[in-house]
Amino acid sequence: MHVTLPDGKRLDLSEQATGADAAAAIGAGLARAALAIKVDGELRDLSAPLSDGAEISIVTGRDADSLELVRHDCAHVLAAAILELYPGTRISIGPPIEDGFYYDFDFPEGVSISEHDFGAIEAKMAEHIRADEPFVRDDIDVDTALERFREEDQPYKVELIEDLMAAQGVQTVSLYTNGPFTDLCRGPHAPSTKRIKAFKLLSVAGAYWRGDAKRQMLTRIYGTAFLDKAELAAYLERLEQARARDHRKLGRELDLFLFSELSPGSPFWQPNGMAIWNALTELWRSENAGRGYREVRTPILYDVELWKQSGHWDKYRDNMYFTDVEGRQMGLKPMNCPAHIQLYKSARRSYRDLPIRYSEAGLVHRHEPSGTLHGLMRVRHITQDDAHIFCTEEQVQEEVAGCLDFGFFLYETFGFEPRLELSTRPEQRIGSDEMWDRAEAALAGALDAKGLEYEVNPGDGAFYGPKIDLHMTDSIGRSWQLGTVQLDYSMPERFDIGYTGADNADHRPVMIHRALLGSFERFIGILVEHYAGEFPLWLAPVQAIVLPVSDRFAEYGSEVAKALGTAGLRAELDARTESVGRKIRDAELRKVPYMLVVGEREAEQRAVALRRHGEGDVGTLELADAVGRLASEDHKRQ
RNA sequence: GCCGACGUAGCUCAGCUGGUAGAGCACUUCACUCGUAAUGAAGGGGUCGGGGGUUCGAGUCCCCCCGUCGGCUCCA
Repeated sequence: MHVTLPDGKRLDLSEQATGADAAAAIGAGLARAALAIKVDGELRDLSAPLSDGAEISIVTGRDADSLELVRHDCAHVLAAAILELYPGTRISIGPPIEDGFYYDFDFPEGVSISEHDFGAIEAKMAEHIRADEPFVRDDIDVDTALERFREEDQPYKVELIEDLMAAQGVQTVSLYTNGPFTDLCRGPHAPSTKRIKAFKLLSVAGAYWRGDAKRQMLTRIYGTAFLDKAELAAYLERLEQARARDHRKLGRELDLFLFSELSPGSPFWQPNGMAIWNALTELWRSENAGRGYREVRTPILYDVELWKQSGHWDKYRDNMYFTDVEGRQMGLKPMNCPAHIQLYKSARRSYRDLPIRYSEAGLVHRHEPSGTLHGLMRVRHITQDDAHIFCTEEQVQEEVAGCLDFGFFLYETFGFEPRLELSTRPEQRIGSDEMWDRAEAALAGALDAKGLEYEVNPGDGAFYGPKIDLHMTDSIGRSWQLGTVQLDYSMPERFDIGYTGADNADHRPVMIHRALLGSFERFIGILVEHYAGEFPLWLAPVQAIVLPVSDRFAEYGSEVAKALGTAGLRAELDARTESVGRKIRDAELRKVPYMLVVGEREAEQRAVALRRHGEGDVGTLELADAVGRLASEDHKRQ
């Protein structure tokens, strides 16, 4: 038979030839480096027999697929080690993932694993890797497989096979054996364990069987593997650097905010953090005004009747805070929309009034479960950059497009490239299919008109309408939702709001819920990590610091600081009795964008010696020029 | 909420098998008056997250609670 290689060349092989034979036929070096083979685009074991006429390519460490392969191998080696060290453990699944792999185990009663055990587990894994144990595939019929796993008391494997049979009518399954360990597995795998050149266990965590909170909690062990040691070292180094820009760490170091046990999930903003907050608010406020939004402010505490009418009581009660006020039950708002509806209702509205756009830096409270709190990224005290647009059905697409424009303007200011998701009608929803057709088409239309790429999440929309979400990733690769644009046909109905149309008849407006930054808390968290605390001038808590060379020049220094302040800059004077070296070091550590050193020469010439954070000495400028330069940079938000 | 780990001075951390707490930085005082990343010396500072228990004796062992961290579930 023959196969075709990636360069189009034809390779003749004997009947029954395998991937390994093909690799050997091409070259001995390739045969040694081969990990797997791609047959007509599908990844297979090297030991798999080839079919006549197939297009093949040999997968080596140079291919992108190879990492996934060895990580999957490594997951099997981990399971082998665990079963030896902790007999009686039940195994579930162990896939490769982005940057590594995991395996979920159900340990015997009384056994619990922690990172302290990793040393012993890794040592056992290393034994198996050193032993160069081949991965051997065995295709068997499901009954034999079921019998085997029942005998071995591996109920999770039994369940997996039963599901495969039920869902896909599977008759045979494949098993892979490496050393003493056999696992139900689709494959493929590298030829042997020795191909894992570098690996490390990273963390241990709980994970529900099949991601279902009602089912057994398993112990998940995360690890990673690479094809050489240097890559592993580089990866660990990246993790280390990511930790250094964690907003929780920088928040403490730069005195931006703090958290207290006295109010879990609620940040206390230090003056430095508040400066960032205010700079951001200024941008947000002026842009809102320029785009036809009118800012409002509404209460945070409401009679529960409001939440019953809005539907939050039914759907969201468990996540709300309630209190009694003189015998009346009141609830803190988890969303601003019912409040904005009260504003809308304050007058009879005409089609000529629409769209009405209300914006509010609205403070909402949500009782997020304790285990989900995460610095500024997941808080209970949330300040949304909220807005609600009341418009006619015909205006929807244009308004959504306006929101997206606004959003992208904001994100571009920071050099962000958010990931977009369009979530469509869920199973449980209100409104007619025609309404959903129009709503989804309006959102998709707005996205397409802008030529934006987005992912569709079928069934993930809110019960009252579809939505577009904007996601960003934090320093350790976790994805967070920031902005959202949601169409809502339900609230207007629940609150029975209307407008008089040109036909003098009553019509129902559509509501668009829109948050672009998402929340000030989360957005600032993302900003801190994005800039690693080295904020552009316009966001920096302290924009410039004046450093007199000695006490003798403190007076001129104070004059310089005052000039900066007058120009609208956040400036400080470091009047401590310290060496210049010390003052510079401290300012550098605080990541202050500009340092203005003043001594005898500067005082005489009414000048400053300018230094840029992270770059060093810029040179001497006349005071007025220096102030002008900084003010202009601040103004341009560079 | 669930699983696991962790919680010692403002911060980062040390404290072996139980014998009434220690370092660096920060802070205060004094001296130095300094030219682009740490001047030196002295000093103050801790209910060892909270509560209960075991023990002659608990930061250290056990139990409960709170918080934080890593995940999982959730995130209108």
